[in-house]
Amino acid sequence: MARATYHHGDLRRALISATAQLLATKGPSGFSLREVARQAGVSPAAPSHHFGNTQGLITAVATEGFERLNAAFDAVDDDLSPHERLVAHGVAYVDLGISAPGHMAVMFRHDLLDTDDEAYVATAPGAFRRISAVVDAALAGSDSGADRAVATRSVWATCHGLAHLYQSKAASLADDAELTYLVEHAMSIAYLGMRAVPGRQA
Amino acid sequence: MARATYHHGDLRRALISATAQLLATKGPSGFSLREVARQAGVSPAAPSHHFGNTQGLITAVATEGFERLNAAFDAVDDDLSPHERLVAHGVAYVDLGISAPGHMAVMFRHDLLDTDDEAYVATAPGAFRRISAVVDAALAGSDSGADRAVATRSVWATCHGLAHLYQSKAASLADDAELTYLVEHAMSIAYLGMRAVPGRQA
DNA sequence: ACGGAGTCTGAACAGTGTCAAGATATGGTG
DNA sequence: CACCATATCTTGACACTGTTCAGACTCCGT
Repeated sequence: MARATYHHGDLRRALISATAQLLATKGPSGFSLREVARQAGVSPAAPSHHFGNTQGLITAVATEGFERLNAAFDAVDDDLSPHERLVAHGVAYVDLGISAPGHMAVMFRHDLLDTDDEAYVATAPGAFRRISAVVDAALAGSDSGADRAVATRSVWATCHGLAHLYQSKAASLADDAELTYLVEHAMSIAYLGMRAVPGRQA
Repeated sequence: MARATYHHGDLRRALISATAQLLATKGPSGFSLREVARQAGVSPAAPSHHFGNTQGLITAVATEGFERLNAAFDAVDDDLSPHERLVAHGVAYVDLGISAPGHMAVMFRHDLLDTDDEAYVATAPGAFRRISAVVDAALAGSDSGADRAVATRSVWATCHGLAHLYQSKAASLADDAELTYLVEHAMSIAYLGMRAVPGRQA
């Protein structure tokens, strides 16, 4: 990837892409700032100018991941039933782990991120809010005694756990389709379960 | 931690403890083999003799974590109801994340582990089998149409996700008691949900 | 008492992240 | 169009990392 001009053109984007790709193949432990610079055909010190340090670069990747996740959530059809919407959000979540494994690998690695980063703070919490809204809708109209905050975190944890287990090869899933099948049923279990919690008047 | 004798005595254990402590405070990214050696008062090359390399040391910590997890699972009262047993296992899982955060931080980081390690292979799968048995018991006697493998992985993912989110400070929980409260209800939701899945004859 | 086996050290090597200072190109202003 | 401030990238250096290998040290069984 040698370049003709002294200036790269869009180094920032090239570095983020290279980082995501490297994270997807080698994992966060195998990541190296110098290797990323090498793949972008640029000197080892160049990335620091755009992102400050490694943490900044990783944070940029994570932020891009949250942008995609939010977009995938927003693309879910509004006309679906609350049950279907919950399932669709779960599928969107783990699908991101399939289509953007490099991003997913660092989105919740707070030890690698700068959680005070402006762009990150502006993007990341939105994903949780979207899940929360879907759970609220799923509980609406039922006499369930489930704590909404608890139900939301439970759903979130289930999605997150599935994506994480899949990514770490710990779940020994045959293929991507099996993961989709798995998350669909897991979200149904969550939906049925949260609505079956005995109500306060019970 | 300077020592008088040339031989340390129980360096293997000291290194594992120091690693777990360092992982708990700095996280896997802040971990350094040389720092561990320093804390044990030993030369930088000493750990390699016992564990081969960093991967071996991390794997030993993860294996110890699985041993504790299995022990915690086995300590759950046999006389409890299937529902209560499921909740107790969930609590045991996240409790490990509280009491042994350093171990938990690497137990599922397959990019850091040597998954072919003998001791690891002999220990890690047992935890999944125990969860699987509890889920089987929870489904027994019901006409639920839930796929047992799916239900097991769903429960596992929920526990794992909760522990992970808690550990990464992403869940913004007030304290450990809130996490326990959370996992108890999450397991109840899972229990109720998996039994509420429409049966095959429905 | 002695020799082998197990433990640990010391030095070295390649590779890493980060920083300051300098080289190079770009775009706006006269 | 000429020019210079500014953004962009390079170079060289530093401290630190994991790993290897030869060697020094100490324990244990004979």
